[in-house]
Amino acid sequence: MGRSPCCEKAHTNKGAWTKEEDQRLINYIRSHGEGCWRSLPKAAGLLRCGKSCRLRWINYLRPDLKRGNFTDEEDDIIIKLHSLLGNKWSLIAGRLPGRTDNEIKNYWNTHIKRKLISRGIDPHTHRSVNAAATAAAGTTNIAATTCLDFRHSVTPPSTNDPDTKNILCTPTTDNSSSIDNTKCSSSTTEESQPPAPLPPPPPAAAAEGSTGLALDLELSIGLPSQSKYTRSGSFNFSWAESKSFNDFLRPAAAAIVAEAPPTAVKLVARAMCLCRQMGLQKGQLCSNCQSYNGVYRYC
DNA sequence: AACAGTGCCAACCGCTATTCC
DNA sequence: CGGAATAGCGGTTGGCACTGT
Repeated sequence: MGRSPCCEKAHTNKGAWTKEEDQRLINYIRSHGEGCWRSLPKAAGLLRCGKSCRLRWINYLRPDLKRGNFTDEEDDIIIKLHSLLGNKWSLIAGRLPGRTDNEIKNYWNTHIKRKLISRGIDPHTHRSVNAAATAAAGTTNIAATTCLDFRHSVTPPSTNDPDTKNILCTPTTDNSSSIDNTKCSSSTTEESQPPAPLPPPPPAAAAEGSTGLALDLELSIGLPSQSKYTRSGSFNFSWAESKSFNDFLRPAAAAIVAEAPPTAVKLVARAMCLCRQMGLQKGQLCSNCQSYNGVYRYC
């Protein structure tokens, strides 16, 4: 026998939300904040499952949602992040303020997939269809695909996950922040070019039990404005404001994101939140520390 | 005008992860 | 420490809107 249902299904509405239901939910959350979703429907006078309320709020009613069409820049960000993270929609959403994971997932499935296919790129592997065919034939393959600008890519991920196989760039000699597509190519772990030497592992990475893989997660995309809302709350740091994070923690986080199972990503994101230790003030806290309704807490 | 086909997206479902007791 | 409760995630689906015939 499975788990009991999250709510009394016989007495809950399903399907599209009415304006009245929306208003009730908004009013309740405005005055009480997001709390226990299970008890919220009853407290708010809604005949809905708590889960349904949560989804409605997060995906539709939240005041900071952007709505409207995705920009080309957002498209690029999604493609780049998807090539790195795969279908981790909540992580991708964390880098796109005002967008929800559900929205991005839908957009991916309805627009971007098609866009990539039309360009001859496999949306799953982010490798050109031709290159994939070549790889299947057992030859070296370097697909022309989105450059992720991994300036310090060093050790090829040992995973078999296809999503991690295309993230290497030829290491460049400088640390300029500009993207140089001529120096970048996607490749598989079978790529014959040897990786650059490993830099010393950052102390934080060592402290966190990292494998020592030092992968610089420089996506060369705009830094996110700090969104106070994320569905996951994970991996949505105020990157630009944290020198320590940029210097030490981000490479480690990137390495683990690239290699570890999804659970580990969450754990690392949580473990690496050093807002409190760094003495950051209210405006500088990451989303793990700051709740949307104005109540600040340290994670 | 009527119908069929297609695209889009909000919402649901089932599962896993995390927290609580 | 273990089980129950809750939260969160990603895949899937239902239904509406739009377009073509």
